[in-house]
Amino acid sequence: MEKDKFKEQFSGSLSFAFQKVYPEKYAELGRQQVFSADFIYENLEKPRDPAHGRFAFPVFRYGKLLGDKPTDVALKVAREAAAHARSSGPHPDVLTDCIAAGGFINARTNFEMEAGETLDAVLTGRSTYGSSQEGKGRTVLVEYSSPNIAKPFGVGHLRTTILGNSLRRIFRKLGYESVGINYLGDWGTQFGKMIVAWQKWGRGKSGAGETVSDLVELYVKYHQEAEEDPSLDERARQAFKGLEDADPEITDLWETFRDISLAEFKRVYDFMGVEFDWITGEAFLNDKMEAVIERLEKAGLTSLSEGALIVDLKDPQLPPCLLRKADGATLYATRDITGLLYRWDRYHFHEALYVVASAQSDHFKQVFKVVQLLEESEQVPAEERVAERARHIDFGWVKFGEKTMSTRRGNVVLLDDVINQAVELARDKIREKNPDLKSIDETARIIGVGAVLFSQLSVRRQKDVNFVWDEVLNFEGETGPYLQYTHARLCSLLRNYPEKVTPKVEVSKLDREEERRVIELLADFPEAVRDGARNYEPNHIATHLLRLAGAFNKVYQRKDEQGRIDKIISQDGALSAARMALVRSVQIVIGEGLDLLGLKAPQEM
RNA sequence: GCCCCCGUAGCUCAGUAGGAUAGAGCAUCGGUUUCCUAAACCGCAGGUCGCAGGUUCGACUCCUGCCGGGGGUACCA
Repeated sequence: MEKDKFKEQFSGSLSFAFQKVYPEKYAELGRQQVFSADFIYENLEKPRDPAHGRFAFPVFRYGKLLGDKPTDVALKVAREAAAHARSSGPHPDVLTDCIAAGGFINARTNFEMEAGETLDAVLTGRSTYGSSQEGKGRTVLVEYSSPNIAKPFGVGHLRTTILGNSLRRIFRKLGYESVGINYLGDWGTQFGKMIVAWQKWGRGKSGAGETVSDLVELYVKYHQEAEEDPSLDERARQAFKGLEDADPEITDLWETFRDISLAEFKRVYDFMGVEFDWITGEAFLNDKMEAVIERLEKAGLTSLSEGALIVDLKDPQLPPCLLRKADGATLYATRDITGLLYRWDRYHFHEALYVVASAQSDHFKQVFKVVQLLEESEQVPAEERVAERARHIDFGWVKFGEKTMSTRRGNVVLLDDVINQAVELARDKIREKNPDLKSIDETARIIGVGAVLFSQLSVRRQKDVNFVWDEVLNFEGETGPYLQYTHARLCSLLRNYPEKVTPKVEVSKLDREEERRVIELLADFPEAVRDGARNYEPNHIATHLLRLAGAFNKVYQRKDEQGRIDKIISQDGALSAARMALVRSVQIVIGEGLDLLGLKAPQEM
């Protein structure tokens, strides 16, 4: 990572000042690097309140060390640092201020320089602004969505789908090879039930024209009937056995279910703009588990308990991990262990992320622990260990009023319905606000989907969210459509501006509170992207975009003393050029940011 | 019982590798359109950051205990 020249200069000057003001202490502590430029660089902060400047270095903790009151340390050091910053260091012209404020030393950057460089970086970088090379040569796997075959795609799947889709994009932006994996729930005893239901009440054997809702209907009917007639469950067990034994007729049915579901999932993903690099499923691992079980046995990790094959995790917090039920059938942990090892062989990934609800956190702890024990036992070299590269990216529930959603009872909120409603509402709004818009259908889709996606991204992963129609369908305030609207308005300005936008503008024209704030937020965008990746939390980017959009809208609607709008495009050519460089930059960053979240940015709406 | 997550304004949430007077949106009330898209902007109001201790120069943030909500706790996924 290239050093920020403003921070570099500030930390260099501070280091120099500490040495000058406290020569003995500096010499004494120098060995521990406490006041080295590098140390200070790493410990600089950004004041939350922009009025305090761009960077800050708190000195409280050094008062005791230096035998001086923190406020005095700040005063003395700031004075020397200011003098040094003006005349020496690698970039003697980048700081304008170096002031003590209580126990902080605050630095203000040379605005014109920072503004000029930021605009230049955005305008020349465009879609690459905020990207980096940190992930070069590394692969990150992101497993997300992972719906169950033959079940409806409900809002319960919203978060994993949207979070994972965004994380895949964020890692890609940072130079990683990122592989989106859709690990379908295409195996398990519920297929026995489906098969029985299909054979008993299904319409035809071809599957032509059948939809997922037909399958769900059968599934619901099965559960109703099974209450009366317990023998159905036995037949279902038999049917699943047939599937496991690769009975051709039953396998054929299973493939039919899979095809029906996949076609429908694909339609939803395409509509939402969700992408995958590898669509796989549990069944894919069927023939791979045996070897893994043998490997675990060979490593001496397995034992029999109550007829089941288990791995004792030697951890009082975790129950043993079941590999095989007493009847010999494998379990999902077996499949996940196998899948993780398989993915390592195939990708040699830097990290493997599992975007799965927090209810499964014990499950992933178990899976990762088994792999860790295996690797320890086999003395796998540290750089080839998989366990520590695997991460469960957990998230809270999507709750729906008082009701818990249950496929069996058939009461789920379908993602389809949510999106359709959102798109319809968007269409109504367009007709009301911009009836002349040419691409109403496409724009309504972008906005409706945007509202739904953003509703999941504007909240921290781990919090439970309530699914409230009014909130998901809200297009005002901190929402996706708000960002999209701001983007559209920026595009409108660009259309209305006859000149070419270039970074070579008089940045001093942007030296007002509101513009400065916009520029700082533009400059901080790359950091927001990195934060998002580091915490596996797209929400950081969403929040940053809301701030940026808000800051820009303030500029856009600012009024002068007479109450007249201070227009972006005016008679003053130089001023307009400078403002339009800002406009174009904000448009690029909001557009890029929305792309990282998986939202489209409309030109008009 | 044990383990994990959450608890911030009336509501929904930011702020979490400790840092300066705790920020938004929604809702309420008031204002802004002869002016680049009012899906916007401005203003008023709204707080014992669940409670109690502890660590620290400094705690919404870290530690401990408690309260409240959610989840998990071997043959479902």
